Amino acid sequence: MNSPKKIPALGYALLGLLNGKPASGYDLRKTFSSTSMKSYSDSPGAIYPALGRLEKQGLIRGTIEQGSGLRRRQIFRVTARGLAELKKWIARPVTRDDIVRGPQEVMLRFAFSEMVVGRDAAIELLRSLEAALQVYLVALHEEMEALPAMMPTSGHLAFECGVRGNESLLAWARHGLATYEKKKGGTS
Amino acid sequence: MNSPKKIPALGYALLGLLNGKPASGYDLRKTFSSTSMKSYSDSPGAIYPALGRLEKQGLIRGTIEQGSGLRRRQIFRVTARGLAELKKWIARPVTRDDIVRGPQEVMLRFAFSEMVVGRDAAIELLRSLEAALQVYLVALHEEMEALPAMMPTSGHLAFECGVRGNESLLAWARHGLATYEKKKGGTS
DNA sequence: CGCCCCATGTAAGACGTTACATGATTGA
DNA sequence: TCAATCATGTAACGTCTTACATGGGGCG
Repeated sequence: MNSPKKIPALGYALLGLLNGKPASGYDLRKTFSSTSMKSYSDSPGAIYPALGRLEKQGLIRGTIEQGSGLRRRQIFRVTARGLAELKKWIARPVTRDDIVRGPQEVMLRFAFSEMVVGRDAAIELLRSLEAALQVYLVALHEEMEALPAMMPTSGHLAFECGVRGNESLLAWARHGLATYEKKKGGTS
Repeated sequence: MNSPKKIPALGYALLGLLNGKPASGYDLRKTFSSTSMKSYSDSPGAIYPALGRLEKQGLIRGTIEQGSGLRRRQIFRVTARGLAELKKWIARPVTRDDIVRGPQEVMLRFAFSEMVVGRDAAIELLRSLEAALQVYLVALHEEMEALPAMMPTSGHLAFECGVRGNESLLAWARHGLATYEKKKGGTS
C-alpha cells in the first residue's frame, strides 16, 4: 500500500485512462489495441498484473459488477491517492532524459494533462518541454559537427533523422502553445 | 548455438557496433553512454549478459587480450553467422509494427545498413520505410477525423504530435533518398 | 453442436535495472 | 597511500512476452 514506489509507463497509462472513465481490464485492453495507443501492450499477461499492482498500492479500487446477467466484470476506479500520483507524474518538469528515452511518455503525460491538472498546468508542461528541447537540440547540433567524416552516408542520415525529429517536436510544442494562446480562458 | 532465436534490440546494436570495429564490453558501454545512443542501456548488468548470449549463439566470439600490461580485456568480433544474422535483421522490409513501436529500431538498422548490406540495400530500406509510412499516415489521418469532438485540447494535440512526427519521418526518408540520388555510384 | 467473442487470469521464461563486488592501474 | 578510473562480472528484483487455461454467452 505504499505509493512512493516506481510505477512503469503502463501503470500511468492505466491510471490516466481510468481517471477519464472507470473500466474493466478488458475494456482497457480494447482501448490499447483499437486506438492509436498500440505502443502499449494489450496482452492480458501485462494488464491484469499491472492492475493488481495498482490496486495493491491503493491507487485504484476494483468493484465487481455482477447481476446484469453478464459474466463477472471488475470495474476499476482511481482513488484519491491514485489521482494524486497521476498529477505528480504529469506535472513533473520535462528532463533531458525524458526526451532521450523517447517522447512517447511525455506525450502521454500531456495527453492526460488537461483532464488531470487543468489547462494552465498543461501549458506549463508544454513550456517545460520546449525549454528542454531547445537545450537538447544545441547539444545535438554540436555533436553532429563533431561526427567523424568517414562515417557512411546512412550513419549521417540516421543522426540527422534524430535531429529533425526533435526539431519537429519543438515546432509542435510551439504550435501547441500558440493553440492555447489563441483560445484564452476556459477551465483552469 | 542456434541462431534462429529472437534477439532483442540491444543484441543487434552490439552486433552492429562490433561489426564496425571489434571491441570489449567496456568499450561498448562507453559508446552507448558517450554517443547519442543513450537510449540503449550502458549498464554492465545489461551488456555483459547480452554479450554472453550472443557468444553462446555463435554470433560473436571473444578473445582475451592479455600481455599489454593492462588488465584482462576480452575483445569481441562478429562471426560469419553473426554477420548473416545482422544482414537479415537490417534488410527485412519495414512493417507497420516497426513504425508503431517506435522508429528507433528502424533507424538503428538504417544507420548500420550501408556498412553491412551496402548502398543499394540501404536505399531499398529507405524505400520500404517510405512506403510503410505512407500507408500508416493515411490510417492516422482517418483516425484523427474520427476523434470524439469532446476530447480536450491536449488530447487532440498529442494525437497531432504523432501525426506530425510520422510526417517528419517521411520527409526525412525522402530527403535521404534524394541524398543518395544526388551522388550516384559508389560502393554497391 | 461447434465456433467465436467476452472476460479473466496464470505459468514459464527472457530481459533490463539497480546495486553490489572485485581487482588492477594510474595519478595526486 | 588514497582515490579515481579501467574492466569485468553477479544477484535480486520487477516487468513484459508468450502461451495456455477457464468458462459463459450468442449465433448459425
